[in-house]
Amino acid sequence: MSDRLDRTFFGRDALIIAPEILGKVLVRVLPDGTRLLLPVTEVEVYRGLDDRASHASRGMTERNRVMFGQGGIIYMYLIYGMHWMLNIVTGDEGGPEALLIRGVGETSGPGRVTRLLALGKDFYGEDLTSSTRIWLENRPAVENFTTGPRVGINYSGEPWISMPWRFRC
DNA sequence: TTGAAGATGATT
DNA sequence: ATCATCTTCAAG
Repeated sequence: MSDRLDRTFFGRDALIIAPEILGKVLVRVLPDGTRLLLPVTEVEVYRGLDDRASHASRGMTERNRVMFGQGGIIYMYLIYGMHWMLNIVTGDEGGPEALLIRGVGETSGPGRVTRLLALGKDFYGEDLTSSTRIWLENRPAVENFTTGPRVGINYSGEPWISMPWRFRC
């Protein structure tokens, strides 16, 4: 019995998954075999073609194509020329959604998360439901969490700028 | 082909 | 408040 989260978990709406994923344990097996186990503490939702803060709002491109696929796949991208962002695609085929992982364990900040976990370009498209080097393990849902507007998306305008799609515990 | 901007983080 | 650093994408 594995308690790895499966396609059923990731195949749902990002807004349903966001509060549930808090406290779930992200497992990363480093090249030398070391295992890092860290609970997810903060995520942001990027959801749908209309969401102007989402990369998917300008249609499918080479970069964002995995966002349009099935849930459970990793979407990595480089921002500001130096920080890799870890995203987990959610929902069904066709509906572009993803959760940006902004914090794990004591580490806060999406760029810090990927540096801590040694994640970069080669994790683009990785399947969390079958990978041997990264996955999520089930845990009870956390009791308390807060929500608020997303960070760094002031270009997106209303109502997207104000959507309370940031979740943390 | 080119240039402008960006789902950040560290430092002043 | 500023800057480091470079890929992506849309415009030309």
